[in-house]
Amino acid sequence: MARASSVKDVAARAHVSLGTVSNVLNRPERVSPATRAKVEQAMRDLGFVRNESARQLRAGRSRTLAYVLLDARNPFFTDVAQGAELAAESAGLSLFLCHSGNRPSREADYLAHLVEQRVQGILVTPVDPHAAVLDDVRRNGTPLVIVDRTREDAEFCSVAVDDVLGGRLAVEHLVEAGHTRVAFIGGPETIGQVRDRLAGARQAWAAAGLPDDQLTVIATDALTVAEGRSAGERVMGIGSSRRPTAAFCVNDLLALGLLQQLSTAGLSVPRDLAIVGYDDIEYAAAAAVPLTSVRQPRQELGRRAAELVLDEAEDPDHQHQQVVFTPELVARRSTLG
Amino acid sequence: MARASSVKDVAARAHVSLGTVSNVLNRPERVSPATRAKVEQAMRDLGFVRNESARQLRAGRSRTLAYVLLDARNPFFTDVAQGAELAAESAGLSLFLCHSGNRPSREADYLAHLVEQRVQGILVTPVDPHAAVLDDVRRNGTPLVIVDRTREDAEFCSVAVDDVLGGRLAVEHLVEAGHTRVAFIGGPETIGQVRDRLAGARQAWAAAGLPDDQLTVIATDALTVAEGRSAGERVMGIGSSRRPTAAFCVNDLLALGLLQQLSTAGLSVPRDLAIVGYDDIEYAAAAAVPLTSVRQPRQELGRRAAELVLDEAEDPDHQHQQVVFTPELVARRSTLG
DNA sequence: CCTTTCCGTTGAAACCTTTCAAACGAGGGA
DNA sequence: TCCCTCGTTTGAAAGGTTTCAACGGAAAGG
Repeated sequence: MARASSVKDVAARAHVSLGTVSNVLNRPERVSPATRAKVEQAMRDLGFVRNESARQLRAGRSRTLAYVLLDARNPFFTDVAQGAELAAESAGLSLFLCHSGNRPSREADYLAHLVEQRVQGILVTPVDPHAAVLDDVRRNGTPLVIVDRTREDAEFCSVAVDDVLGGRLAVEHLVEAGHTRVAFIGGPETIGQVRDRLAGARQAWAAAGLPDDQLTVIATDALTVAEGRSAGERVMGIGSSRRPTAAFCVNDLLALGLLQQLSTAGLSVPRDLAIVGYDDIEYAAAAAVPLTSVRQPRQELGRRAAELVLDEAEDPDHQHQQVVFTPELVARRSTLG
Repeated sequence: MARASSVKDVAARAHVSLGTVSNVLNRPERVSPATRAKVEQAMRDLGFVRNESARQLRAGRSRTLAYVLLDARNPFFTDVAQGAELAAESAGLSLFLCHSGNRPSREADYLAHLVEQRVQGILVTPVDPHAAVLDDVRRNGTPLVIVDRTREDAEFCSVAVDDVLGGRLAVEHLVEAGHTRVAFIGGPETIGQVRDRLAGARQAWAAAGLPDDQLTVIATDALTVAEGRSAGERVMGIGSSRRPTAAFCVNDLLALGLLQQLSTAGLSVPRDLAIVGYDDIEYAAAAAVPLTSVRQPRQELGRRAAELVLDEAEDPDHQHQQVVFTPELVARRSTLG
């Protein structure tokens, strides 16, 4: 493969100066049609491709955004990514996705690489929103927005969804349906979302005047289908006089596992146990018994995050904002007889 | 925000030449410990970050791979991505994911951008493996490997899975279980995978000596859960004397939709209808009735693709290879009483 | 016929890093 | 004391693009 051709080669071939080639690329209206045609022909002949590194070096900034996400296999994040992509596209930028897989070291590697690349901005759902790596990015001047997590200090823009409200909506829905013994399934509590949704659940429970000890917390080690199955076994192990009649799962994967475990055991949803999930992933509606779930405006989350990061990149007196979206309950058969 | 500092700034602050700073970065063993310490301190003081664009410009190549995928929400592709990521990581590279969302224009934009960035290599699951954009990339000298699709000409490396075999495995499994009326659910046939899996299904059917007209093709417009539900309605509409006793769905999403439709209608799986899916996505095992499915070595696919693209990038007399992996049937309750 | 204006084009400088031949200085041997 | 060697440091060049002040020429106006 011959060395890729440069503007200089194009200029030589078109018998013009290299400044003119650059003008064809960047300000075509300034170039006479005849010259432009000549240059464009030369580009085609040589298969010229702009060298983005050089362009970036000169311009000082790139034409990309990046989203560093926790888990590409979780539909929640890919939906957020899609929203971000739409916003990026309309700003004429490309969006690269980076998968940290929940590993802080990988996250740090990606962030460092992105900063070195001088991307226009970074969206990140961090493993730990307080990790110092985020501050390092800030110090290097790359705009960064935290997605689906929050930090108390106002050092960064962030977009998140009100998880306390989400928890409240879920439990209010169950209370309205007449349930008086409910299980909260989720964990570990180190995850902010788990804490917040539980807090919301408790608020709703208390507001309904129901006794504390009738809201049972079933702790899980992760938010996965397998953990949902195991939680299902534990629920079924509870003596029937004290067994909850409904469960609120902190995400849909848990809920799907729970549902599977129950139907394996021959129990019926919602008759024997009503279920509310969280996230409203595509597979929630596609489950054997379509799941009631708390929906978050995922695309919107991504779109807004991208807008904020662009604002931070372009507006010299940008103010950091903490955007909080409102979740919404989608009722389906898993709670409606 | 002050302008980001450069090697020159670091050099000035450490009272050394800029060549020395570069040596600290790239060949630390050549620099005396005292000088190195001084330079490193200056870097910390200034918050110096390498400018990757300049580095790349000089070096002529970047330290990234990219995978342009069709649909980030399909777990199949994210698993492939994960495999590719592992390979990239052990080669010291970063992997960026680009989501084409099945849109040729977006795919073309991403490819163009990646070529301009002079990435080391591109993996792509193209909307259309024969599209000219792929040849353009080749012409510009960027290594490119086609993932999960094939092209007859040997212009590119590719990695794929033997879909004919997969189709055969699925139907052989059903035949062994004694089914003599089977539905093939999938479409449109413009998708190579659909054609191949159907071909495999027919092979197995013929090999078992079963009559052609007992393998019913139920065509769908897409490979989605919704289409699976609609296919379910059509299956149930068939008079019971002629109704198939088993269905082979061209992917798991269809199978999940079908399963949901049947259980809504009060039919039982596998008693009333056995189901085989394809892809073995996480949610296949998590379904109310765990799905029998044809598993593809997804991670392996990504890993191998990344290795091939690196070989193409590094080995001057690289030979294009068409790698074909073997699928495997995973039997679960949806076909086992 | 000369001057002004304007459009199109030019060439050099700048962006930041890496590389490499050359310079440097200290220490050891003659 | 001088020379050589070896390990360290230096400075300039290169890589491809963009920008911008300056230039040339032609048309328009006097």
